[in-house]
Amino acid sequence: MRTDERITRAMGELLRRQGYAATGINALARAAEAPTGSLYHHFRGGKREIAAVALRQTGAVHIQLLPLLLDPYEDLAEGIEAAFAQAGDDMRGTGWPNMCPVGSVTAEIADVEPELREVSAEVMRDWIDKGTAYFTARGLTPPAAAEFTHAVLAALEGAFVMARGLRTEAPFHAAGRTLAAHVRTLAREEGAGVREEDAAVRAEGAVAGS
Amino acid sequence: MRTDERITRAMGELLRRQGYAATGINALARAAEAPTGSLYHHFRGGKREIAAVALRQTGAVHIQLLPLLLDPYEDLAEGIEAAFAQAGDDMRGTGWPNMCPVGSVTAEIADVEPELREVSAEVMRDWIDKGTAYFTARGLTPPAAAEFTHAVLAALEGAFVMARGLRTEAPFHAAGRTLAAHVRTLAREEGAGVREEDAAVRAEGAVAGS
DNA sequence: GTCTATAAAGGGATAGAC
DNA sequence: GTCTATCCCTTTATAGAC
Repeated sequence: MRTDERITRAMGELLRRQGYAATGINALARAAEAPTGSLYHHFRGGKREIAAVALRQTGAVHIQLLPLLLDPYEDLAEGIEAAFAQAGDDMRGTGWPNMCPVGSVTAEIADVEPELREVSAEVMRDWIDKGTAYFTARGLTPPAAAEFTHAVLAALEGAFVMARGLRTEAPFHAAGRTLAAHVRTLAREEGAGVREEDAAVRAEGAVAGS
Repeated sequence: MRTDERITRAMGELLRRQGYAATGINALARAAEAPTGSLYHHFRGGKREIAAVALRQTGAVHIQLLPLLLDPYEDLAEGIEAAFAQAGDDMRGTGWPNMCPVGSVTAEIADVEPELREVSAEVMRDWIDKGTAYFTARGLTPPAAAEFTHAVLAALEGAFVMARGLRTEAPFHAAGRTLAAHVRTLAREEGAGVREEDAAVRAEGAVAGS
């Protein structure tokens, strides 16, 4: 693996476990098996620039899970519930780390590191765009899809935090079931967010290509 | 105000803006207008103990908002939607700080500070107990109330994070509307979480006393 | 490009005068 | 109980040999 890849990957891993402030350049160099000077050779912006790249990387990786997890389910509500359940299982199985550092790092640095906050905002806007496109392709009207995407992302980030503290999957199950119920409501109420003609149409690859 | 109160309050404020690792003892002493030695006189456990007390304090304060915000609404779904909307307005009005440090600090230190993680877990369990009691008093069956409480807390914590990054109230509105829709679903489906006999009964002071 | 050594600053914590 | 001075360690970042 290239040196700069090792560095940004190690940063991503440390960010999700310790956050930004607690992750020192020396610890990062050790984790990436690269000397201190090498970090500044590849990233002249130092710690902040490395964190920015790591956030963009992990953000892009994690949004890909959306179609991967939901495509197999013909019933969107069922898929949502299953996806949240699996996220909870994954956390328990890996010892309750955070699954994606974007949320926790954003909470930590939003008021103190304006450049990194803007990076987080870009990543989140990308999530929202891709999510809205996906749920629109799954039959929701664009406004309903946008709102649902916001709700899914908020519930997911919050479930990470709650589960990380409580060490229970309960937040994931509760969030998944609530969101699934909402999707079923949308499907039942005509004109309340579902386009009749393609409500049952699968959205194979709707987001994968973007 | 007593010195130890000034210290824990200042810690709470710094925690929600910068997180745990970035909050230094010296900065804390400055913010609390107390000399360094005074901190260790009142809290022999140092930074960690001060943070623990601050987390418990802010956690206890914030759960009191639940009945305060929801009691005025006879329709629970309407109340949920309004409460989330107000949380979003508050964040915008105050410049997008975190409203409660428990979530963000938990995300930051869960893997690194076991004692503080346990404190966060205690605070969160207290939230869940009080929330379950409240929503039960508002007409949900105990299991539905527990699940709904988990979903509300996860959505709230996640909305904080998303709004902090995006600087938009959209996550609050989306989360509030989704949860409100779910409550309405529960109210419509007989036996699906609402006890018929007291579904409309107000829960004045159900949590206030505990 | 890789790596070492070090500078300059700040961290948490403590001892002890007052 | 209040406050100061200081210890020791780690931090980010750089300079310069290889």
